[in-house]
Amino acid sequence: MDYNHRSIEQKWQKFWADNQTFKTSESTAKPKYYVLDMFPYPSGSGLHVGHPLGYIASDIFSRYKRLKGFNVLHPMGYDSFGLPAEQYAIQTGQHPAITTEANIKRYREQLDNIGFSFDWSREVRTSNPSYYKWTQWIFMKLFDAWYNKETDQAEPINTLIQRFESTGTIGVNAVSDEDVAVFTAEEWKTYDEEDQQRELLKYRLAYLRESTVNWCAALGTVLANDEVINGVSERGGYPVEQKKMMQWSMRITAYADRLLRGLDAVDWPEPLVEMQRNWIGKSVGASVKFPVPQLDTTIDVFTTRVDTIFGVSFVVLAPEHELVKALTTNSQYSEVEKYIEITSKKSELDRMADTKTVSGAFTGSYAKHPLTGEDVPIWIADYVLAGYGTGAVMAVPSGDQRDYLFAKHFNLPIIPISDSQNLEEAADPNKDGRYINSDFINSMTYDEAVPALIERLEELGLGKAKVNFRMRDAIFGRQRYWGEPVPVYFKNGLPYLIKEEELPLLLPEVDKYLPTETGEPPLGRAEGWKYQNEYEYELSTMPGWAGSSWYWMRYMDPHNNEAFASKEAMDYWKSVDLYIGGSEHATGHLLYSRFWNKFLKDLGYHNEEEPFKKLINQGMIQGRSNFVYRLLDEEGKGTNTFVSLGLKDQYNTIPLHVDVNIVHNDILDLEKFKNFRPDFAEAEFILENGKYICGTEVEKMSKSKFNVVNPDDVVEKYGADTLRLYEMFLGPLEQAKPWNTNGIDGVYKFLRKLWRLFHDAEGNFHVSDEDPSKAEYKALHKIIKKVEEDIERFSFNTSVSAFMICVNELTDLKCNKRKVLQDLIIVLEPYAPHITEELWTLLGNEPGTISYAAYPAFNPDYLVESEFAYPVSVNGKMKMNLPLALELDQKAVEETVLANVDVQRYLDGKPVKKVVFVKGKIINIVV
RNA sequence: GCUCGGAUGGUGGAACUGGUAGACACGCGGGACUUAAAAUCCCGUGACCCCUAAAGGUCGUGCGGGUUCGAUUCCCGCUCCGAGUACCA
Repeated sequence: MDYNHRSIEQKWQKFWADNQTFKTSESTAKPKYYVLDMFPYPSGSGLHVGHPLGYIASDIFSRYKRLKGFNVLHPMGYDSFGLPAEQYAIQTGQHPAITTEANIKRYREQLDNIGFSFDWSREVRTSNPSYYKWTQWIFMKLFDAWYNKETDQAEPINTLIQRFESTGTIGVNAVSDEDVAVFTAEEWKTYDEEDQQRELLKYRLAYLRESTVNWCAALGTVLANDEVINGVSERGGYPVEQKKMMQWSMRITAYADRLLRGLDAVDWPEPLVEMQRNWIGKSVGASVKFPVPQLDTTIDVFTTRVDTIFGVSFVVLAPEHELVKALTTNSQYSEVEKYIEITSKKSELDRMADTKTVSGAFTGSYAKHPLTGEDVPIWIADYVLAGYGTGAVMAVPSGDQRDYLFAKHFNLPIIPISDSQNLEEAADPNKDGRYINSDFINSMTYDEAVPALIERLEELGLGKAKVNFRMRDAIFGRQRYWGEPVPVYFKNGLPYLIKEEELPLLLPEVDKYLPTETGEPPLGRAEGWKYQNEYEYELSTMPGWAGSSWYWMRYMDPHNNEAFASKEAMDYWKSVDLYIGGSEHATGHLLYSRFWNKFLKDLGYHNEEEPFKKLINQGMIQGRSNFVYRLLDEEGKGTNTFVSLGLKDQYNTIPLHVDVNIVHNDILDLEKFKNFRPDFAEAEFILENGKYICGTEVEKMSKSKFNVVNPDDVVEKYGADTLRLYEMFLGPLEQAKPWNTNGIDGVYKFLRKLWRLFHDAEGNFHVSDEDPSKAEYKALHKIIKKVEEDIERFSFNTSVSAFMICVNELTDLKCNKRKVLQDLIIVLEPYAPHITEELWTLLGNEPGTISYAAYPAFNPDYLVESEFAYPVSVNGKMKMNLPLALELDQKAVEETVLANVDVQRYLDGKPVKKVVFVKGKIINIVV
C-alpha cells in the first residue's frame, strides 16, 4: 500500500488527543522552554491557509525543543471578545457567546487537522468568566495603584494615602494628572471622602477623566490611538472624530521610560523595536516659559533645540490652546475666531493631508522672551498640535522648516543664529557651527551652549531640562457589549471598586446589542443590573486588548481559582522564551502586554520585567488570485467564450476572478469551471496547447476575490505533513509571500519517496538491520547538522530542501537501514509529525514517544571529504581542480603548482606571486 | 518627508563569518516503462559564443563607483518596490 496520509494522520491525531501526549506539567527536572503563538480571534470565516504559518513554525520549534530535552509549554487559546461577534449579534440577535462558541469549535477542528502539539488542557478563552474574572482583578489592582517616580515603580494606592495623611503632597513624586492639588497633611484630613477620592483618581493607574478621545460614530465607541489608522478606524475603516468624554484610561505613560529601556533587553526584530520606540517617542529637550505680563501667566513651550532660543521671532499656540481666548485682542478677535472655526471644521484626515498650506492668525498679543525680555508676537496655527507637548511652540524660522515657511508667509523676521547656516531657500537646522546673534552663547558650540542655557533658565525660573513623550495614556473604555464589564460602580458620580470576592462581575443579558435610546452603551439595557440593587455599574466594557495583555501568564496555571496564576507556576515558567506572531500588534498588544507585565511585577506578583524574550514576526500570506479572460462581443458585452492567458491580447477581453480552488498550476479545470457559476455551464474556451492558462495577481486573501485557500482542503488532498512542510518551504518565515500551490507536488513527492524507501512493492514495511555504509552515514549526518542549525536560526525553508536532498541520496543508495531511519525520524518529526510517528512505531517503538527520544548527535567524522581535489581560482577568476594535500608552505605550493600539468594550462609558466589559504586550503593563486 | 526592509534564471527561493552564484523545488523540453493515461524513473534546463567529438570561452545577483587576490555578501552614490510613521516642536 502506498503512502496514505489520511489514515496515518487521523490515527495519530486521535492517539495524541486520547493519550494527552503533549500535556505539560511543572514537575520535572528538565529545563523549561515556553513557546507561544499569538492566540487568534475566532472569526466566522474560519482559518485560511495564512493563519497556520506561524503556528507551524512554533510547533516545529516546540517539538524540536522537546527532542532536545526541554520541558516545553506550548499552549493555545482564543481571544474571544471582540467586535465581529457583536456586529453579527446586532444583525441577527444571536448572543455573541453562541457565535463565538461555534467559531471556536470550527477553529479547533481546523487546528487539530494540522497536527499541532498544543497542550489543550491549558486552553484559555478571554470571554470565559473564569478567565475575565482575573482581567477584572488586574483592573482593580491598576485602579488601586499609583506610580512612584522615586522608586520608579507602581505601588498600592494605600502607600500614597499614608503619605498624604502624614506629609500631604510634600515630597510626593508621582505620575499624575496635571491639575493635582498641593496640600498639607492637615488639609488632606479636612477633605471629605468624596474630595479625597476625586483627588486620588488623578493618581490611579486606571482612572476616569474627561479626555479628548477618538470617537467612531459608525462603531458607536471610542478607540485607542493604535486602533486608528490614518484617521479612520482600524476595523471597518470608518471615520473617527475627536470628542471630549468621560473615559477610563490607563496611565501607560508612567511606564514610558521603562518600556523604552526594556527594548534593549529583548531579542525582537529591529523594525518592531523601532516601531515601539517611535510610538513611545521620547524627545530630550527643555521646557521654557515665555512670560505674558498682561495676563500674569506664562506660555510654556517644549523644545528639543533650546540652543536656538535667540532665533525666536514669534510664539505659536495650537488653536485649541486654553490661553487663546484671553490673549486675543479686540482688533484681532474676528480674525482669530474665523481661523479657529475653519480649523475645527477640518477633520483629522484633512489636517494630515494638507501639510503644505501655511495658515494661521495673529492674536494681537505679545509675550516676553525669557532671556532678552523682548516682545515676541503670539500667533495661532494648526501646525501646532494641542495634543503634543504643551500645545505651544517657540518658533525659530532659521532652524525649523515649518517656522521658516510660516515666517516667509506672514513676513516675520528670520534671525540667523549660527555662522554655518545657509538660509536662502530653507531653514537650516545643523548644529555644526558657532552661535551668532545669540547673546551670551555667541561663539559657543552646540555642546557648550545647551548646558549654559539650561543653567541660566533655571536661575531665572523660566525653564528646565525636560523629557517629553509622544505616547499618550491608553483609553480603556468601550461603549460596547461583548467585552469584560468594568468592576466599578458609581456613588455620587464617583467610581468605586466592587469587592474582590464579588468577582467575576458577569456580563448581564440584554434584549438588544445596541446603545440605549438615551445614548448609553448596550449594558444600559440590562434590567435590574445594579450594585447592591442601588448603585449604577460602569456601563462601558474593556477594550479588546485587556484580555490579551496577560494571557501568557494564565497558560502557566489556567485552572487556578485563587490567583491569576500561582507564584510557583510563574517562578517555574517565568516568561515566554519564543513568541511568534504578526507585526501588526507592534504598538497595540505588544506594548500593552509589556505594560501590564511590568505593573504586575511592581506589585510583586512575579519577577519578570519583560514578558516576551524573543519574538519573531511571521510574514503575511497573501492571496494569489487567478483570472479568466472573457471574450467581449462587438458591443462590448461579455460572451460565454473564455480566452487563455497567452492568447488574450489577440482578442477583446475582460479579466474575471476565478476560484483558485478550480485552478491547478494556473491551468483551469474546465469541467469544474462550468459548474463554478450557472451561466458558465455552456462556456467555450480558446485554448493554448490544449490547456486553459489563467492569469494571476497577488492580492489580499479575501472571499470576494475567490483566492481564499482553506487549509482543510490542502490537508484533505495532500495531508497535514505536506501542508506543514510546504508552508515552510514557501520561503523565509518572516517574509510576506503569496500563497500558491504550484510547488506543493514536490513536497508531497518527497514524503511518498521516504515512505517507499522503507516499503516494498506490496506495501510491507521493510528495514535492514545491517550497519550503514560510509555514504549512508554521510547523508544522515548532513541532515542532522543542517536541520539543527536551521531550526536554531529559524530558517525552516532550507531544512525542507535539505530533507529532500537527504531522501534522494538515500534512495540512490537504496538505503533502508534501521539505524538511518531511526535518526532520520527524530530529525524530521518536528516538520512532519504524522508520517514519522507511523514509521517510528513500524520500527517497533512505543507510540507517542518520539518527543521523548534523544536528538541524534551529529558526528563530524562522517562529513570529512575523502576527495583531495578541490576548486582553486587563479587571479580570482579561472577555476581548476587542484589535487593537493593540506598545510603546504608557500614554496611547496609553488613547486606543486608549477609541476601540475592542469595548472600550467592557466599559469603559462608565470611565477606564483601569492597563494591565498582559507581554512588550510588553497583558494586562490595570484600570478 | 522620515525610519526600516528588499531587488538573484521562466517561477518560489539557496548561497550561514567575503571563497566553485543559481542548492532544492516548480515549470518547461527530451527519454524509459505502459495498449494508453496516471504514477514512477532517467537526462537536459541563467544568457551568449565556439563546437555541432572531448572540451573550451565570454557575460551574468536592480544601476554607477570603491575596497579586495577574490564581492550576491563590505563601503559610497543612485533607481525602483514594499512596510511603518507622519505638521511630534
